[in-house]
Amino acid sequence: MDDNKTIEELKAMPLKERNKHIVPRNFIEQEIEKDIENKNITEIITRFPPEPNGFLHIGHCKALCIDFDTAEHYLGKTNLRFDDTNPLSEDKMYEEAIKRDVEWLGFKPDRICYASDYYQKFYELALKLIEDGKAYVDDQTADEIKETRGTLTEAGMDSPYRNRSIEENLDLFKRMKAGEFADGSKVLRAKIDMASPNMNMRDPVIYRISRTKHYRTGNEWVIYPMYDYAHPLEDAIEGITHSLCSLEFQDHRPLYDWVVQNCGFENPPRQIEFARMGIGRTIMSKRYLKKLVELNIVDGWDDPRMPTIGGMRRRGYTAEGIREFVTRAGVSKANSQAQDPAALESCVREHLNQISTRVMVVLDPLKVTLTNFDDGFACDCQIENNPNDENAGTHIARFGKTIYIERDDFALMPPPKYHRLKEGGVVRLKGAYIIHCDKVILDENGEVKELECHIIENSQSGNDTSGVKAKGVIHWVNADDCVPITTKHYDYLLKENTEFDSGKIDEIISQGPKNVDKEYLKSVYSEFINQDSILINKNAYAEKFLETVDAGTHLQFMRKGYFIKDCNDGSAYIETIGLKDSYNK
RNA sequence: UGGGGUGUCGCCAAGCGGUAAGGCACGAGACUUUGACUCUCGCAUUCGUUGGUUCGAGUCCAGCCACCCCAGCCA
Repeated sequence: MDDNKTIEELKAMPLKERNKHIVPRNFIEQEIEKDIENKNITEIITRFPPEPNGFLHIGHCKALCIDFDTAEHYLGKTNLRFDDTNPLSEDKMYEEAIKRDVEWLGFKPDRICYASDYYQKFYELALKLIEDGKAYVDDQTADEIKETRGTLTEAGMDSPYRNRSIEENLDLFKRMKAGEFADGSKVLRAKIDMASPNMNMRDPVIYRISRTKHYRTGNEWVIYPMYDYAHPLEDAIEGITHSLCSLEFQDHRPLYDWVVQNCGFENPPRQIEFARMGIGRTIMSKRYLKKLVELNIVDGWDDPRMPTIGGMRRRGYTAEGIREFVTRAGVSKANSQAQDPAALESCVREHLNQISTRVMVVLDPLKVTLTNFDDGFACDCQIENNPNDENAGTHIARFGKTIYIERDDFALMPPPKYHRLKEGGVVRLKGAYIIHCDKVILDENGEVKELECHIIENSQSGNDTSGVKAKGVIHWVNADDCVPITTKHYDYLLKENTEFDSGKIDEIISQGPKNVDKEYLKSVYSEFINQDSILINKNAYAEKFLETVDAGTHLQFMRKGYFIKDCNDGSAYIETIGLKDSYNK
């Protein structure tokens, strides 16, 4: 909004008036603004139209954000519509997963619709097209249709059935619906122009016969409408004003407009296309993501390395972080490269920093004995749950004689500017005392086995009168009451400097042995897949407080990273993303 | 050799004829009981390229180059 009008004041205005107070944020909204000026539109209505044949991933988020955020910007509405026009691959399971993901991301559809809601209407409209001489039944086989479609540079040839009488077409199409013909034996085609330079306009097939059980309509229908016919009608029926889709549908727009116009809709929806979003170091294609699952290269669709909404959710990414990323990425028509995953990570970190509960966890423990510990040093250390949230409170970490610190918070041969613990040096234990390292005990291999330190008198946190300055502050756990946990760390799915090349994969497989097994296929994928992308650590110790934290809580293991309890494995914590580290880099 | 699109910093992206926004990444510094966070500063004499129009061009015109999409009874 460009001024101080409240939402209520804006809502009370007619759209044209309201438009003057709304600032377009990208080229789509600029177009919408013009449409509001020049057309008879009373409310902006968009739709998000997934086919229920797979799981949503980060790429879909962009469409989701554009569809919902654009409508919201104009105080309009968005329908969630399942584009279920091809029963072959669609399933209720996917519909439910999509609904769950959309809801989790925080989008609120005005209506939930289905293309299959309109099957009867589509059929009647097809009859009308036939009556108007704008559609015909073609008896050619799929191969014949393909051969006569022409090429990119040569015009197609008219079907021998193109000029059947209206009566015959009507009769044939009704009999198609009645189930009198075999699957694939006939199709209904729009009669447009076989010589069009736009392949989509060369008499596109708009209905096919398929005796496949539809997950919603069962066996009620044996003819199913094609996307290019159904989609514009779905939009028009629902009163969608702006049908936003990705760039590859640009060539379909003339057909979209043809369908809407020839089916007699007065306020035609307008299709506007935007560039898809990709992200580096992962695979975006639904088809190949599926392969990873089938080949057990990943642990299901919600493997934390997957770019699916489910995967990101399980990994601990937040809906806010993901949406912020998409918003920052912007909207354009440029066929761009993949986004740097660092941009997504930055948004996720930013949100996690605001909400996560801090806890001390030592991932790689080094035992430290505090030789001068006595009851005078025993204390309950107050640890802030979240320094960014003053209402988050504190929790207690009990101090003790034997503690564990992070192995790399001690250095036998400290590099320059190292300000953690070294022999003869001091460091502050977060929330507790400053300690001085007196003795290093090595094992038979010369590795540091344990440390003996003493506590500096009067150096208690918040009450330090010791005068000793410790440059470093490190986290720790008390050996007496810490709890062992497992942590899981994930790297990117794809190797560094690798772009997933599905064409190459297909080529290798097509040239390889005839009867390939799973192991062979895995080896083909291994050219791109990061082999060591999962690291499980069973040596970590957490402060006791972690036991009291609710499942699903976003955590920050201080100085290490953001973690979340694995919803598929309650004993393990998944590292959502590490903290930035300007020292080690 | 057809049609539809796109080319602005390593990545994303503003820009709409008046002299290159912003974010991420990166670098330097300040602060810090998380080497996090936060803060400050730096980071395109140049907009795929070549010409043209103009007092003035990333923005207008022409040519060239590069890349993406289209020949499913998929969406």
